[in-house]
Amino acid sequence: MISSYLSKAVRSAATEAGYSLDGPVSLETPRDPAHGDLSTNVAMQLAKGAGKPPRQVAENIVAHLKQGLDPSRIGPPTIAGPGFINFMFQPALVHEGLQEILGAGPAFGRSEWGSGQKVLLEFVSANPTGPLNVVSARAAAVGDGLTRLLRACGFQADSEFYVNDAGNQVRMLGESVKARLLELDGKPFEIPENGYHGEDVRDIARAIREAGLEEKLREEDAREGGAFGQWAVSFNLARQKADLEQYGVRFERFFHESEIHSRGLVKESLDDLRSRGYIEEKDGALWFRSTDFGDDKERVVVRSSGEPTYFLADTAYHREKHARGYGHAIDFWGPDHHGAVPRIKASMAALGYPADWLEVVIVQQVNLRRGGQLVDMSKRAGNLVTLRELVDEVGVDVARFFFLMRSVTSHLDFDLDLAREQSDKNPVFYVQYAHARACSVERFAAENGVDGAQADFSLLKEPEEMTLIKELMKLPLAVEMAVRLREPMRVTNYLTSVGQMFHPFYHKHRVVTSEPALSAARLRLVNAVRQVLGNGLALLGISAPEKM
RNA sequence: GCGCCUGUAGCUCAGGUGGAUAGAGCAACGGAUUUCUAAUCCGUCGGUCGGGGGUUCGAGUCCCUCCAGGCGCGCCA
Repeated sequence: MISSYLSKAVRSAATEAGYSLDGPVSLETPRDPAHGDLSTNVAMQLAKGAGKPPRQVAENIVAHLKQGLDPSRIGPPTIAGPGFINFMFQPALVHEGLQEILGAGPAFGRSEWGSGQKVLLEFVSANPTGPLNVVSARAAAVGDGLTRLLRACGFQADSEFYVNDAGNQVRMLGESVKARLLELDGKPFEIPENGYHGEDVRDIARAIREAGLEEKLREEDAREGGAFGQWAVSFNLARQKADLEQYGVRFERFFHESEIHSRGLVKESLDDLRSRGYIEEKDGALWFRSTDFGDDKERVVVRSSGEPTYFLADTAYHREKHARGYGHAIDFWGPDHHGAVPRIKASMAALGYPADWLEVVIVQQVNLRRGGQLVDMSKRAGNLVTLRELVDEVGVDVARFFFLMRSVTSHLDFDLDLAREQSDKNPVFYVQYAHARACSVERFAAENGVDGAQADFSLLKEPEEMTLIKELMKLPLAVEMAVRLREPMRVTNYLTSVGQMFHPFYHKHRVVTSEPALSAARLRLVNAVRQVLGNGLALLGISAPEKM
């Protein structure tokens, strides 16, 4: 890697010049290409301690640096501005980069720095009481994207969906279904106060009726209760799975909350916390002393009725994750649950796990925009937009790309009119079109007998070719940054910038020309563009069409 | 009242660990195609980075404070 080579060279040059440099040598790509390909600010950092002007420090470092650099790869370092030392890549280095991309092929952008560490990602985890909404759609796109990216970086990443199939809500769903069954018969019916009023509950009632299951369920329900609720949960979950499948998101596991209870893990967790001294009784209930770990109030874990709370079950679930040997867990939660983060982190700390073992990423809300107006998605308004409706309207690629264009922590405005538009206004197609265009050039080259096998890269020296290759070389960095920051958006933005360099190159320079050698070299560059765009899109779960 | 997120061009948003003259898309306007995909390209217009303090060689970025919007503060899940 060129940056580690340079940082070593700078470090030893600084030492030889008599400066003591603690901390890493920062190398970054200057905003302005005229300032070189990589730049370091060490001279400014050292200036104060050395009691000399930054530019003079830079002079001293550069004087020693010249011996350590291979002039055929890195041009002579220059000093600029307040004391930056700038490095320019020589064509030979850039050509080596191109060779590296082509040699790695589908593996380009992948790395091993995760070294097989086990990570568990939990996302969506929507209640099985209805269809998936657009917030789930966003979480699914981000969570799945990050799972793919972690794997590309050598982590053993698994994805999981937690099914809240226990508790009060399932019973309320069952009661709501029963009410809708009465409605089907034209009888008087009443949906419970905390019940589910959505149209989808009518679907469930009709499905029971059509499958001829009503009698059977009534008997079971009379015997042990909850039959309608359980059936409805299965029905909803099957739909959610189908929607996610269509959306290109597949989970390693759907973990049912009921399993936490049936395996006795809730009691185990309670006992564990109690033996560690964090449980106390008050007002007939059991409380977890989460304030010991920075939460602002203590939390009930067992109600005075004897029933465990959702929080205790969730603690038990995360304890189970830890028991499965995951060295790190990442949860994606909706914005309405951010208040619960301190207590779950507190319970993890109480169980003795490292402070950063559980990481909770809050996926911010989604606003839909149609006709310039925000769509009211409140439940009362009744026009909840589902993941399925969204995908049916704009397609999988557009939906995923739009969710991955924005920072996870930002509220997102999803413009349905723009998303539905099959035109140049839609940013998704910009990247896909670049890929299709590259494929098209490859086809044309093949038809005209251009063969890149023996290409001489030294023929690539146009500015557009150089900047394009330099950008292509940055895919691994974009992937790494996306993983470090938990922001798949980094890759989306990167791919857009590749397009912004490939399209101008295409316009200015013909690939297939009357010069066979040049044609071969440029064809290999196009191969690399296609590879980088294809690899990047695959990491985001977005298709890379060969024709558009 | 407390906590979390957000505030950058008319709109939607980017801006690795603080770096050099703050960027992109859309919108508006003007151009480009006898040849590999015009879903493209080139150009123009557009900014008190919410306000005010502070930290330092340097702040959109860090700290404090105020303002505005969103969300959350249950023996619900």
